[in-house]
Amino acid sequence: MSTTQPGPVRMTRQRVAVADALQGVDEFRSAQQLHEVLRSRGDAVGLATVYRTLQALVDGGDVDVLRTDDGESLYRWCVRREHHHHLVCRECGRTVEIDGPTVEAWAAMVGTEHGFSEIVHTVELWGTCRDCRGA
Amino acid sequence: MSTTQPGPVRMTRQRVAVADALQGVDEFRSAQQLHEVLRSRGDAVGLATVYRTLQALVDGGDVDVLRTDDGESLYRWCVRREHHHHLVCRECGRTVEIDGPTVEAWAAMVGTEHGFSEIVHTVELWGTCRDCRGA
DNA sequence: GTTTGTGCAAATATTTTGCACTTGA
DNA sequence: TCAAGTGCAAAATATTTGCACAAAC
Repeated sequence: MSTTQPGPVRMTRQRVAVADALQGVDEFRSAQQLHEVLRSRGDAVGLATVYRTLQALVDGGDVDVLRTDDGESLYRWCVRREHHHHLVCRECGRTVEIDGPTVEAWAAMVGTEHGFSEIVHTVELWGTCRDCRGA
Repeated sequence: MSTTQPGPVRMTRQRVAVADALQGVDEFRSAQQLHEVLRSRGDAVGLATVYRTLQALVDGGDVDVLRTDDGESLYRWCVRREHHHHLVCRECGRTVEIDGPTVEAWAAMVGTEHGFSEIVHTVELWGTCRDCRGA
């Protein structure tokens, strides 16, 4: 059996552009939004490349993903790489990174209590932020 | 302003079939799976109708939905109609209904603490159940 | 007999992939 | 150089919708 060799990762204009569009923004953004932002910024990147780059960033642990109720994936370059959750504004995507020590323990306990192994939990909080409330 | 009148709900063979395929099963099932089950059971129902019926059941509060990591919706006729969460087997869909009183309070608190309103939280636990572990 | 419901096919929407062409190292 | 990356268009997925026909009540 042979494992696929990692292979060097090239620093391309597109990858820099996508990473740059995510960094410094504290909102979750969809691939389509990022694609549009880059286009209007005059630094166009193919949509497929945006998706491919985002996936790589997620795999590398630099970016977090979550899915909206209607199945769209949203991406965000989170400050902390450790496990955490999000409080996301349903209007603008603004996000606050949070952690819930109690929740972690509870999830693990409930899981094993029922004979389940390899427990993974998804905890996301959605709300309307102060700024969007007025709108 | 006029609200759309509810209109009577007709009890059709299809609706009975879909409801029946979900009741008595303690697993989350996809629309496609249900469609197939009904077909092989000799009680075929159009896929579009399966989707429409499931949506109606969800709206009526009889059925719970959740989305897998790869964006597929899973449906389950839950025992309790009140708010609760799920511990789902990622292999077979078997589910245990759970509640986390602590989580509820925590979610609400964290939300308002950051100035967000209309907080909604999604908490789902995924694991591998005892029976699927052997496989 | 109406009006609601169904089936099918076509339309949506998001994301993925094949392939010829570019480009970074 | 030349493997890795990109763009575009086509494919794949899951779900929704328009419309003619069927069937509850």
